[in-house]
Amino acid sequence: MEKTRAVTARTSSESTRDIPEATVARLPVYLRALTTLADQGTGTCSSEELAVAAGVNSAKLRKDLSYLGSYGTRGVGYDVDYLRYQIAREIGVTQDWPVVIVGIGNLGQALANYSGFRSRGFRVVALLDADPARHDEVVAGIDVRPFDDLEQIVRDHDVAIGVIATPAVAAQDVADRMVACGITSILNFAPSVLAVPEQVDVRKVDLSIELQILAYHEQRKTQHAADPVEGASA
Amino acid sequence: MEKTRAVTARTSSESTRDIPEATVARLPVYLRALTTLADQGTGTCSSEELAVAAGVNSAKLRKDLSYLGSYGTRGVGYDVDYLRYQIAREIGVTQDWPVVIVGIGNLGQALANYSGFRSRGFRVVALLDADPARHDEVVAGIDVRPFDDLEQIVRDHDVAIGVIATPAVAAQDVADRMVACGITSILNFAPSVLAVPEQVDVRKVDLSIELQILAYHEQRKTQHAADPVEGASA
DNA sequence: TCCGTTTTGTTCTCCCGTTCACAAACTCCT
DNA sequence: AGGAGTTTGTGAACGGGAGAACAAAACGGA
Ligand SMILES: NC(=O)c1ccc[n+]([C@@H]2O[C@H](COP(=O)([O-])OP(=O)(O)OC[C@H]3O[C@@H](n4cnc5c(N)ncnc54)[C@H](O)[C@@H]3O)[C@@H](O)[C@H]2O)c1
Ligand SMILES: NC(=O)c1ccc[n+]([C@@H]2O[C@H](COP(=O)([O-])OP(=O)(O)OC[C@H]3O[C@@H](n4cnc5c(N)ncnc54)[C@H](O)[C@@H]3O)[C@@H](O)[C@H]2O)c1
Repeated sequence: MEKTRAVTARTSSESTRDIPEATVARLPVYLRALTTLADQGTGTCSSEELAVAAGVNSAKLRKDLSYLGSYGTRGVGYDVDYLRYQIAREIGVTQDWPVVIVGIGNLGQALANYSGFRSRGFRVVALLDADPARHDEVVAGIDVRPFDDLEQIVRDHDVAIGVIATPAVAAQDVADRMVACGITSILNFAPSVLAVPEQVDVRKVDLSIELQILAYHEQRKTQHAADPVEGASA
Repeated sequence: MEKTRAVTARTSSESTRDIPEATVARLPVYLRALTTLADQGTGTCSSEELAVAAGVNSAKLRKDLSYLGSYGTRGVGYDVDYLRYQIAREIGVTQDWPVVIVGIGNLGQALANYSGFRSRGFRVVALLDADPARHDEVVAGIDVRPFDDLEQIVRDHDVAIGVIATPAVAAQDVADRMVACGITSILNFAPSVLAVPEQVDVRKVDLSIELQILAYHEQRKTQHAADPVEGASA
């Protein structure tokens, strides 16, 4: 039961692995859509249903899932719970990842209070801040500790993922310290370009950029509405 | 001074417009890098310097800028202030865009308190929440007002951009109301897929997804470290 | 004024991702 | 058991973006 796999013509050493980056970015979306379906009591769904729930094209969904393996049944669809588990396993969120948050200001506090992390495979094990005035505080039931405790905490909890929510000027320093402690994945909220070693992954979330992209399109909409022809003079 | 432009063979009606989406997403990054350079007193920079500051390939940078026009000088580079203005104009952030934030919980408050929006072309004109208990509060010097005031506020301030920071279950309702009021760009922080009319732009920021993408790569790193060969049996 | 140097703007090629379209595979009904 | 209907998994065509590489243009020095 699994057949010869009929690999097209890839390097052949790898079995099924090496999922395209674009697909990896969508797997969490599918996971969330499946969870919603499961909560609604849906036991089975077609690629079309799941695609609608995830907001993507069904052909793309099927191709994405095909990178994981053949978890559907032709003529029937996908078992919601089974597929959900397979995707969670592929992403690596079947058990919790310990995470540290550095910079417990406006944003850091919001992140610490966010319950969605825990339910999606992450556990905040420490909140760190360089400002001694913050070290008395307890946010979301967790003590805010000195930034210098980073190494100790990373070692104790085997932390691989760090979140940076400090001002931009401090971000590179924080990243350097994180890397030195052995953290290999960083989620950066500060609006700065981080320089890190090859093997360290950095993802950046920049709200101003998102708004500016919207502004660009917004401007074009109103321009189009105003300019009847465009490019008249000359 | 501008020459015949020598357009390759495009549709000819549009002058220089229609910037690729990937380029649009990078323009704000260049803008930020230029601002940093300007603050450091740099008057002129080469594509290589700017590319390093923005964290991209210099060929890509030059190609991106070429969509806007010829704002550089061969043999010299780009005038920082001039290029900065041109990009800001292209994005549409030479004057402020009014923005409303809906859902003033943990995240909404952090956003309201964030000073970076104002300095990058956006002005928060109202904070809205459905919970009457919040209506007494003042966050970042702005009154929290009932969600039903949305239409009035959008009309008064000519708001085109809305931010959703409510729980996921409320997000679609909020989006529908925003669209009904005439908002045509939405930044959504709730982990839900929004259905909106064609002409409305939606951008989604999902922190759990970002972490899950990091987790995927993290898992692969540790797997590779563990598996000496991979794919042994059979 | 002319030549070498620097750096831009652009062309060309390659690769990744999206989408179409269809054969294979499974279920259900007769 | 067999055929009709459904839905998956994937081959193939297509489009867009990334990067290398180079010609055109500007500057500076002699
Ligand atoms: N608040 C938002 O909604 C928002 C939105 C977009 C981007 N951001 C970005 O997120 C980051 C944080 O924003 P914020 O509003 O929470 O800022 P904030 O000033 O409220 O908080 C920053 C915190 O980082 C701490 N800090 C400073 N230097 C540090 C260091 N070297 N090590 C450890 N901690 C340090 C400070 O003590 C402070 O508590 C900023 O870079 C900001 O640009 C925030
Ligand atoms: N806090 C975070 O760091 C974080 C991180 C990732 C994602 N998110 C997402 O952002 C959203 C907000 O998160 P939060 O932590 O601020 O939640 P929260 O519960 O603290 O705040 C939500 C706010 O929305 C208001 N609200 C509810 N229904 C509304 C409606 N119909 N109209 C207007 N307002 C309404 C509530 O009164 C509340 O004030 C959630 O969808 C969450 O999943 C938050």
